[in-house]
Amino acid sequence: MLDPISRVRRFNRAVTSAVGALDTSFLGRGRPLGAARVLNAIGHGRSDVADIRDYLGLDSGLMSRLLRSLEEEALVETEAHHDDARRRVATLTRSGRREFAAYEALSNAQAEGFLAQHSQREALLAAMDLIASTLTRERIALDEMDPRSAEARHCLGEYYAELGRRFSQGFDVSRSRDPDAKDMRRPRGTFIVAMSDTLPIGCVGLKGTDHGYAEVKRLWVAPSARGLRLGRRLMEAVEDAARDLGITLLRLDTNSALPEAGQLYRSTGWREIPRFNDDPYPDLFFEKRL
Amino acid sequence: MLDPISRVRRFNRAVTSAVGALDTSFLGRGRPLGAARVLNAIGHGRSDVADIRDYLGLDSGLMSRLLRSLEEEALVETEAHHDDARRRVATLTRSGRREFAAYEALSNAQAEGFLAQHSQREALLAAMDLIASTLTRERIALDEMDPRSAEARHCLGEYYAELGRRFSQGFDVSRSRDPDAKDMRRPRGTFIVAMSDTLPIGCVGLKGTDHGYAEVKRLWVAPSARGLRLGRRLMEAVEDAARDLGITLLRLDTNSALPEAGQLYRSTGWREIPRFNDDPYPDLFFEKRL
DNA sequence: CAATATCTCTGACTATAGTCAGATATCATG
DNA sequence: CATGATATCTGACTATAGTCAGAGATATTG
Repeated sequence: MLDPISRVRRFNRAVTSAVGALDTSFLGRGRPLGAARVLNAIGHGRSDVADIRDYLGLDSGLMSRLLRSLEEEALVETEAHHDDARRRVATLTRSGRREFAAYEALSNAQAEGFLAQHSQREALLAAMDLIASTLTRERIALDEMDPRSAEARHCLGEYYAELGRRFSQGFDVSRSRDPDAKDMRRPRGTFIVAMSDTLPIGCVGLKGTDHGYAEVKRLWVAPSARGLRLGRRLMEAVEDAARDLGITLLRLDTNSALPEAGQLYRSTGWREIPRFNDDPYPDLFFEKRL
Repeated sequence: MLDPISRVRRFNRAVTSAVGALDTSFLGRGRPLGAARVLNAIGHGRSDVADIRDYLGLDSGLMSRLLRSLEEEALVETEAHHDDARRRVATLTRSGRREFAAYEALSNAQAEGFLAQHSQREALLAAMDLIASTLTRERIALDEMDPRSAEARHCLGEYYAELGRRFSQGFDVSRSRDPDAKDMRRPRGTFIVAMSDTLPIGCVGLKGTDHGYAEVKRLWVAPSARGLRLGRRLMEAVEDAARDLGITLLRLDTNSALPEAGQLYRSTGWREIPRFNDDPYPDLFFEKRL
């Protein structure tokens, strides 16, 4: 009754029936689920027909018919792709947007209803994040992004906040050697964000210097994504990027208040070296030759 | 991207596709999902046809046909109910049990595969428990049970373990006035267990005494079920049971190291009174007139 | 014991999802 | 510009799930 497998299966049962309830509420709008799914995919910004088909895993014949039924309802319009007339592009009409908004309202109401069940909202959300990250683990994409992008800035903000909580003396970015964004852009360096669906859940930066090495900076993994070995994946990705940029020597600094980081570096071929900068926060320094 | 609603919806998407994957693996056994569900319901001990139909929400015509198809496969046998020949009772044949075991193996493998994604198994399981309890909140049943039943003993074990963690001096049941099980059975008292599906997730005892009052004892809610206001529901149930037994005065003791308990009592009509026993653990005493 | 209720079953039907083989239009390439 | 590749569409088909009206057997009740 309490073994791990039973607990997972209890979770499966609970969640299956909740998912079914949402489908039922969608059916309440008088449209088969297939058509509703296509409408929602378009509403969420997918316009290329092949893309929608791929996303929803539909056969091209079925997809075509679903689109036709949405067109008959005057919810969707299709036109040829502007530079490949074989492809079709779907957009919502005015009433299509209204109908999409109604589905969104149903989804949002269901989500709110769920949150309202619990008096400790944040704990519930953290549990959901943890499970969502675990389930989508194999679909987490590591994308190179501009360090000034919204996704990167989100990660950096969380990273600084966490340092502030974990360092006994707090953390003030301005006292640290804030890496200039341009040093973390190709060709000097790069910045990699781990994306789970549209949610940034981790990052790492590679900062070019003029001293014969590049620095790995800002390695961070969202609390909900810890335990998924994402730190390791990010480090592998940043090392690959460095190799790609022709960099042969990497350095990084960290703090012994972050033991899981030191642990990771030591177990992946990094060698501890003496202090190589005068940043006030780090007390541990590593180097790796590629 | 990070507002609560989006987080819930990200969770929904992740979980929907995981559920779909399990369905697909079930289809791999060459049988439609409807038939597989009936087979599994029987395998899990549901034998009464009406009960299965009700559990799976099936129309009687559809149910009948699904049973027929399982009979044709020689996986299921049906016979008349022994004291109502209108009802039918389904049982698995030898090969039905084999096939059921194969489905169980698929479910278990999926559950194990999920757990294997994460290096902090217990955190993942705790998150799943929390969500499963929240989703099934409205189906949590409060059942009167024997305090010696497996369910009750499970709850009590967890309760004592938690007291041990929360009291600075630890907790040793034998030093406390261990309430005799017979005082927590009708007609002297009762014992109520909160069941989520087959999982006990909370309890409370009503212990009859010969001093003109009854005591509320052993109020416990599983960590995964906290925040669902289950403590409140258990207290209401135990007060109802006391009224039902003609009891007019209730007392209880607790400890200030359990602030959420004291909070609950104060907000539900309990009045603090002076110490009324010599148990070494409690330091707060309450009374409520029904 | 007749009337009524309950349980299961059968036949006839619909809706949805999905498959598959071409047909058609367009694009890319030598 | 012929050829093959690609994207979409149509028609014809199947499987599954589900609905509904009644039939037949059995149980319950006044």
